[in-house]
Amino acid sequence: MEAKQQRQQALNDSRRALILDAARSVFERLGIEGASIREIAKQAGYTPGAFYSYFENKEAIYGALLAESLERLNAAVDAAGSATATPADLLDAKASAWFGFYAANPRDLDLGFYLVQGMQPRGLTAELNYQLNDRLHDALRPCEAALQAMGLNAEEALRENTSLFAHGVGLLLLQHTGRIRMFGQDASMLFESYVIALVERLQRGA
Amino acid sequence: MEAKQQRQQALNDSRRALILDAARSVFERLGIEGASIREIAKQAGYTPGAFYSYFENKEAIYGALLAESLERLNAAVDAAGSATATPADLLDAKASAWFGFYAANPRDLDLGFYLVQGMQPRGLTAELNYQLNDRLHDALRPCEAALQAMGLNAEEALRENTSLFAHGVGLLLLQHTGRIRMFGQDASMLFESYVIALVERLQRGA
Amino acid sequence: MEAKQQRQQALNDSRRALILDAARSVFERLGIEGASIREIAKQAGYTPGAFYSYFENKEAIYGALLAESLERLNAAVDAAGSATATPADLLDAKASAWFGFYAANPRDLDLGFYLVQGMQPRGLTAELNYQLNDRLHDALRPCEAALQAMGLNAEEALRENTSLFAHGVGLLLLQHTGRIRMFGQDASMLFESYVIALVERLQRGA
Amino acid sequence: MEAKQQRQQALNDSRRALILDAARSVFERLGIEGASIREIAKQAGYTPGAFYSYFENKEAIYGALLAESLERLNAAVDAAGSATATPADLLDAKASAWFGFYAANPRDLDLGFYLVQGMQPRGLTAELNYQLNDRLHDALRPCEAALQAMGLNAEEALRENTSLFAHGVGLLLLQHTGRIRMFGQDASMLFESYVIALVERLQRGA
DNA sequence: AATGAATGAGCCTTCATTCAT
DNA sequence: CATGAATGAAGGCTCATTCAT
Repeated sequence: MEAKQQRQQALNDSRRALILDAARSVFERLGIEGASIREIAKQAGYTPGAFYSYFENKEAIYGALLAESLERLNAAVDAAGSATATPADLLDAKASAWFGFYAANPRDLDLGFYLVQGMQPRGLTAELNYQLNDRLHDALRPCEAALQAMGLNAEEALRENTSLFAHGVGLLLLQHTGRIRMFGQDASMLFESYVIALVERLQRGA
Repeated sequence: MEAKQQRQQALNDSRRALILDAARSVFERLGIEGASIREIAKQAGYTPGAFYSYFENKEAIYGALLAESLERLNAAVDAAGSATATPADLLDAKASAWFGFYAANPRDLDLGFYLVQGMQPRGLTAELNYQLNDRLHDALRPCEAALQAMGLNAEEALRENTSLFAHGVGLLLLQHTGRIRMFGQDASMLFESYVIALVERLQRGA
Repeated sequence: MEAKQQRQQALNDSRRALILDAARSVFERLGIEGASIREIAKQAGYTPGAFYSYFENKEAIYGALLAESLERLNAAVDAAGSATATPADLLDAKASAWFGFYAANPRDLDLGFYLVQGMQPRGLTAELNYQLNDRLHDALRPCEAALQAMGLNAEEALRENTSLFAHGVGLLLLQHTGRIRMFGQDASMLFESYVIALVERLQRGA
Repeated sequence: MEAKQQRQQALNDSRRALILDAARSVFERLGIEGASIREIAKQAGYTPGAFYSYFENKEAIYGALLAESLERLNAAVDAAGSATATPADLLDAKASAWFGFYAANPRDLDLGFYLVQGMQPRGLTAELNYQLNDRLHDALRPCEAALQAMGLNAEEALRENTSLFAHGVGLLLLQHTGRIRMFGQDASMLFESYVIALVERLQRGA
């Protein structure tokens, strides 16, 4: 009996994942506006009605999508850098990891901002919001740890990490919207410069 | 005769402005997705058809809204700083001006990024896009001039200015989406720190 | 007093003619579906409201347009052929006149059929319909007279004339809708053949 | 399984046919201009949205309607005449078949001409247009064959067939618009006369 | 007589969602 | 669990017509 229930649950989860995958694919192909439930269901090999067996409504899937996006982000950050590196190298590696992730997957960035801005009525409960925040913070924590290893105290490290994140996000947004071309600049290069200047400043300060 | 035409023109302009105001208000209240023409017209005290006497289509009003927003931005930047200030003070004053403008009017930031991303079919013609880009650039140019006055050559100034803009935009976005509270930080303070560090770095470099 | 009234009347008529001309021009340019009152008024140098000083509603102008079209048709037929021609030559000349008129002005053909088919509620009163019918008949009467001059009695002439008209109208319709290309044929040539065969038949019969 | 799919398909087809019928009925009642999707859907007992499960857009249903009309036309022509008849009798039978079909169903004639004139945006793709043209041609081909059997070569037969079609179409149009009453004539009788005269001419020529 | 702003009803179309099967 | 037909509300937009000026 229990075994059967477990099998059922596993099946259910995998089918839910199937739809989630389809949603990501559609979302990537057509953007957040073009992603209709019809299209998502079709991509998953289902009919529209089936969608509602796995997600309560359309907005719900964006929450799930963002959660999954944050897992991939964390995986990318975790994989970066090596244990034997200096704190400065580690900072660079970890920061480049999250920046590179969003540079390569701009839709994942959209997702995060869309959810907070465009979606309030349902879909993003306060609790889910907290969870998502925590996972984002997790992805940024390695940078914060490296900053502390470089001599900053907790408060300073948090502040620098926030600035670092904001800087990257700003560059990514300018890049994603094409505004950076207006300046004839390259987002990745500017980000790298920022990290280098930051390391220098800290080393001089230390 | 001429007086009558002028009166007519003035009336017409003021009604157009009325609708523009309504659009801004609806946009603020319901976001860019909820801002339908029906809703904008209703807010302005009109029926939907009347809208089209003043704007060619839906996208057109966002173009007008952004154009007007950029004028207000430029006005804010122009008003900031004094002629006798040092270049460093001027940089701070001008940067704080555009940052403060967007901090106080977050929807104006949305507008700029929406128009670049979500608007293609009509309304944002290539020419209009150039004009809008130019006006944004105008608002940022005083910072660039100050950077040059502090000893940077044209290329360096452009790069630093781009970084400065990206940093501000990133902070504004984090603030606008509430993410910055997650870090227990304040966007304005962090921006000010960035400017101070920048000035320091330049003065040491000079 | 009376003189003044006459002047007024003349003015009025000429302005009505102005709008009628504009309507014909718009109708020619944009077809019957694309001809809006806005467009007609604009073409005439008026604003939409002025239209209603001269025509009761949109459909009314089509009646007037058709009436005027039939006057031009009659003028074209009257101008054709010469007094000294044989009846056979006259038949050919008069028939070619009305056929040529519609071949050169296909919109005038549309008008006639649109008014009868698509327009009933208002605009085409029974009385107006009679008047228009009479004027069309006037344009075809010279052919009927020629047929009688060739020896047919009144009844026979009417029948042959009806057939002749139907034949021409059929060819014009096929030409106007492009269907005649499907047969690789030319409408004018086929019409001419019909007339020749008709003359031959009558002459043999006589 | 297969049986179920077949049943589904049959159901689907019958519902599509239901809407097609509704469209034909509305079209007959209100003309081509009054036939809105709202009205068609209502007549079929549906809400407007349902329409789009069966037809891609408004023009598509007219394409389908015409296609189906041409099938009925062909069926009528195919059923006419007998194998043992003389070529002249066959010509008469086949010509009377298509003429009779359109005399009994004048809206089918409208449809054919509307689709060629009023339908451009989508719906009448070049390919569909060819197919429809071919089916119309199919319906007229038996007459052409009979003309050849009576001694005409291919080119002559095509020309006579075109004239025959034009004559019939002209008469049908005059009848449909009531203009023929103006001449106190009957379309069917005049068509029959045309065919008889044609046969006579050919036999004398042979 | 003419203006032209405004209406109101209508158009085609899309889509999240429901529900009987 | 899945279907998929159907709904209903909304979207952007057009246009003949009215009416205060």
